[in-house]
Amino acid sequence: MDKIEVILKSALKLFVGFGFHATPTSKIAKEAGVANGTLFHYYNTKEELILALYKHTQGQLSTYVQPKVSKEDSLEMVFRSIYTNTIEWSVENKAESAFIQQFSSSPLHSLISPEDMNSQAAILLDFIHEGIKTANLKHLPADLLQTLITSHISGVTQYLLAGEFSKVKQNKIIKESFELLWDMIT
Amino acid sequence: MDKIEVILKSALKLFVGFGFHATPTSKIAKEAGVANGTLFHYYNTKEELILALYKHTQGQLSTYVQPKVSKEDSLEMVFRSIYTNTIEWSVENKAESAFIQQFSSSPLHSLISPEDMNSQAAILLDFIHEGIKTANLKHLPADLLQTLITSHISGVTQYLLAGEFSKVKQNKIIKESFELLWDMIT
DNA sequence: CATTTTATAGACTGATTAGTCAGTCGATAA
DNA sequence: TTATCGACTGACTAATCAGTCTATAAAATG
Repeated sequence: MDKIEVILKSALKLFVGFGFHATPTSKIAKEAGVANGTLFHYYNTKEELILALYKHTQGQLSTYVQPKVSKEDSLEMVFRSIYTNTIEWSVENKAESAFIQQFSSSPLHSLISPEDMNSQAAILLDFIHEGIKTANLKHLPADLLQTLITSHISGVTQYLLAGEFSKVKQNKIIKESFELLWDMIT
Repeated sequence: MDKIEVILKSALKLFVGFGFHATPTSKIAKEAGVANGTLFHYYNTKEELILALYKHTQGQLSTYVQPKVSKEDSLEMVFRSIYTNTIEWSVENKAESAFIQQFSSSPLHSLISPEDMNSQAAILLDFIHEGIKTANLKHLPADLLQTLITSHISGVTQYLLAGEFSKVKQNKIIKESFELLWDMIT
């Protein structure tokens, strides 16, 4: 396994458990089974490591979701696909989604440049614009719709993570909650 | 002004700006204009201070919202009132709501005892149960509804905080977004 | 094969941190 | 006048931290 992978994985685990700043780089190195200095060979500062981890994790989500979204489908299917797959990934990757959440509401979030900002969000926004233009969606500010959708997704994710649900039950909740959302925005 | 008040206020400001762990107690003391030791006269550890600040801030929100909710009103009015006032407080108290958000998605959140947990949430959950029983609300798991409502609120709050809206525009958004939510859950 | 570049190690350092402690100060009361 | 109290102080310390440095080993290059 690639050392960078191990380092990021260890950092993720510790960050989620204790928070960025309460996690010393020395502990990350130990957890990863590498020397202290190796960390700083790949990342010049701890902050750089944190930002890299965020981008990396965001990237994993995108890589999971985006191939599953087909431009050919109806707008509803596109939304449904983004919705379902985002939630599924988040539930299956608990630590990763917890980290994204934690990072997003931390002051560090302001440090990531707009172009690095969440390709996920950009795609969603595109579809929203299209949906408004074609009058599939309610005529509301696009970024309000985006925020509502994103919040809805993170709400359902939290709900699914809090309880222990069978795969079947989980899919049912995802499906039903999507109908709620879809009815709300169309 | 009470020293404790000044300390909490300073801590809040710095925590929101830099994060809990990236904020040294010495800076909090300096910002508050008190001696280093004074902090530890009131709170035995830094963690104790952070937890106290969370409870204090949560309390402020409750104190703002709860008196405005009248048991006499219809269920819709109760929800509307909780919804509207929570968002209004959050927008007017940007730092405070940012802190609640930040704390809630941090590992420290697991340290607060269930009884200290958000009297706000408990009240909302009561009304949800009532709403389900009287069939005003859709027949869905109560805590799913709660999560959806809470997420919706924090979404709209984020939206309002991101842009600069006039009081009139803001109220319009709150009103319209409530109708969306209400239609969704009834 | 020789040489240069990259990867890894871990001991080390200077700065910073949470928390301590011995004592000051003003108020209240004996 | 003296004693007692407790809020408050700030210099201090032991521990910890991010990041550096030197040394080696492993790859890559030519």
